[in-house]
Amino acid sequence: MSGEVNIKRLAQELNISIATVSKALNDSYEISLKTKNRVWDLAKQLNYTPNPAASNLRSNKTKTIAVIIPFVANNFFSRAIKGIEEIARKYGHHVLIYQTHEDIEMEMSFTNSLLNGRVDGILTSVSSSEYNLDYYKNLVKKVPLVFFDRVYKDLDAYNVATDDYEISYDATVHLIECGCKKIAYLYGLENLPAGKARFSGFEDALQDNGLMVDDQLVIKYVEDEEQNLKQISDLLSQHQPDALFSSIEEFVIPAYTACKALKFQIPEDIKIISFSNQATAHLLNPSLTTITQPAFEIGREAATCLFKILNKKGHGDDQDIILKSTLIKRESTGC
Amino acid sequence: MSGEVNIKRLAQELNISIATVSKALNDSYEISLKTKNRVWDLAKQLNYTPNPAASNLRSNKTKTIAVIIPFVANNFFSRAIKGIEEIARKYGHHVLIYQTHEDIEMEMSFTNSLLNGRVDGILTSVSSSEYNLDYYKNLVKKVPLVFFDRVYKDLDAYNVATDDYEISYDATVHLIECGCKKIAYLYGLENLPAGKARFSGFEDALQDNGLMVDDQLVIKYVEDEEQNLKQISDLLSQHQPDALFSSIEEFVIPAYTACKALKFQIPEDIKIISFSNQATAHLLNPSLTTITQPAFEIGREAATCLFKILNKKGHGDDQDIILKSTLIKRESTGC
DNA sequence: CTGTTAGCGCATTCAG
DNA sequence: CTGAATGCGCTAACAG
Repeated sequence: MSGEVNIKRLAQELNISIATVSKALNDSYEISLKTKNRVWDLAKQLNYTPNPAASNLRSNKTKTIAVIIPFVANNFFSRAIKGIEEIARKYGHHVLIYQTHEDIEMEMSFTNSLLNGRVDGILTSVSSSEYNLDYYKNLVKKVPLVFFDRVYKDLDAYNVATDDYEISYDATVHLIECGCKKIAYLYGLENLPAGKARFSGFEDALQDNGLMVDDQLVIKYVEDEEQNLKQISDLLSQHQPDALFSSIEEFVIPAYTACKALKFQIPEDIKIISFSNQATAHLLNPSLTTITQPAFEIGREAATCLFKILNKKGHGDDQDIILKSTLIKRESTGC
Repeated sequence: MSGEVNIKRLAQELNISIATVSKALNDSYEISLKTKNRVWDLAKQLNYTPNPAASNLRSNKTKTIAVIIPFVANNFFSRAIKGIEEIARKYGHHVLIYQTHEDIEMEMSFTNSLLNGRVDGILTSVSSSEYNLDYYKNLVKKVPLVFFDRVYKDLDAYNVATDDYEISYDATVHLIECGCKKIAYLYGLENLPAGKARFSGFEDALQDNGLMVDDQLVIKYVEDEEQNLKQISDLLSQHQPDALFSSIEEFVIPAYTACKALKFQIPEDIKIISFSNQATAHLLNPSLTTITQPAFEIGREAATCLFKILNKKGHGDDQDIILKSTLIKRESTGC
């Protein structure tokens, strides 16, 4: 059976010791080039690949990292994964992906299942930053961990996130400059720093411009699609806002649908601005001003950060990395 | 350090042998309940979890499966992943995910990196069923493998797919029954059985109803967003079809955009039907008749099939599993 | 019922 | 420069 080609087999065929083969394969300085070449050639010829389990056991490294996220079917996360994969491949690592579906129990369950050395490190984007602070406080001591996007503030850990507050502030100012005075806010991620920061940015921008948040104009995201649609429809018909600030992409379609159903012309009657990582968002409606997060880059940064930790490069500098989002205005539509 | 809690440590603390601990942990019939309880209690107390690398090395099993797909950011695949994860968790397995981005080289590279026992089995959805038949013909002998959705016909392997031909036929008949006579076809996945089957179903349905495929009304998907939009726009303005049959979800937004730009009323001037796994597709436009694949179920089936193989349950019956898609008509809009 | 032993494949001492 | 020996943590014969 040629199926069982291991270091021992190579040693036998070449009439040298196992140790020599091992060293040769790892390009050790102790081995002559001639021997190395013999080993490398045969290895290639026999299609040798090291047994990962054995390496893992010996080295206590798995060449695998885990990514824990709420969903994969999400423009932000899927792009982030792409960035993570790119870096992981660069470092020769494999990527385990776990979807929590925003279920905190599952999040902990997955995480716990990784603590026995199945992975070298974890990239996580949590479902809530409130309910299990203690858990994570403890966890960061046990395993190399980087939070990305959905992070824990005030935790002694590495965070990679975006400038939610600033971009939200800017976006709001933009709406105000477009003449909007009655801006409704579609609130998402309310128990996460990102969600709170987005709202704060909105709030502060209003205040700094002599406006105020009207609670009646704030809607909170719920799981039920129809329910979200209804909430927005009711808001529109009862309060006639002149703009919608959507803090998460999930609100875009119901917002459009509601506007269309109620004959609100976009952007003439109502402006819409949304956090959105969908490249085709503007195709859907050219008047949609979007806040686009650097999802791919966040993935790359987070992974890079993790590998710095793994390689003991200390990472010296600050533990928080903040990347800038982009406000993509649609000038042609007057907003 | 309590970090190093292994079977040896348990044995020492309890003054019994390592073997006994191992058997107790695995609930062997050879061990007395009393001893088992002592072991289990201490294990829980010390938070013992077995070292996966050691188990892997010994048992030649990794409790890990790999999923190789073109993209994760795709409604079909992300749902399929959910199904796969569900089954994997049921069997206590972890899931490695690889995105090929339709790059065949990368597809092979990832696959090759898994052949050294890093995973127990592979679920794959290939990027092409033409260019590397030999590769896969060889591969299926080396590793437990299940193809799903994007499969290789005529290969001695397990396939899990959908009824592309039939549903495409039915959908076309539906359009014809709605009075459409000049149906344009937006062709995707052309080098995959699924894509070909969809087109054949369309073709045959036309023929069986006294119509014919007009090559001028067939557009093929390209990577470039703008290009797709242009293709459709040109088609619409030059040939004025009365329906669009979109064989992949990626065509939906450009199709809508083009129609809107050219003032084609949907569904009055032109009907649109599309393969689409987006739950919110009808929100986007209530007149969109969709062909929905059972993505989640495909994931479940494919994974179940793989575990049957892994558990040597032979799986006896046929190697091809075909699940039915659903044609969701929008009666309210007259089509 | 429990313990002794051997070995999975590899990497790393330490001798030569 | 090369090789013999050891052990990572766990499981599985085989003995007792």
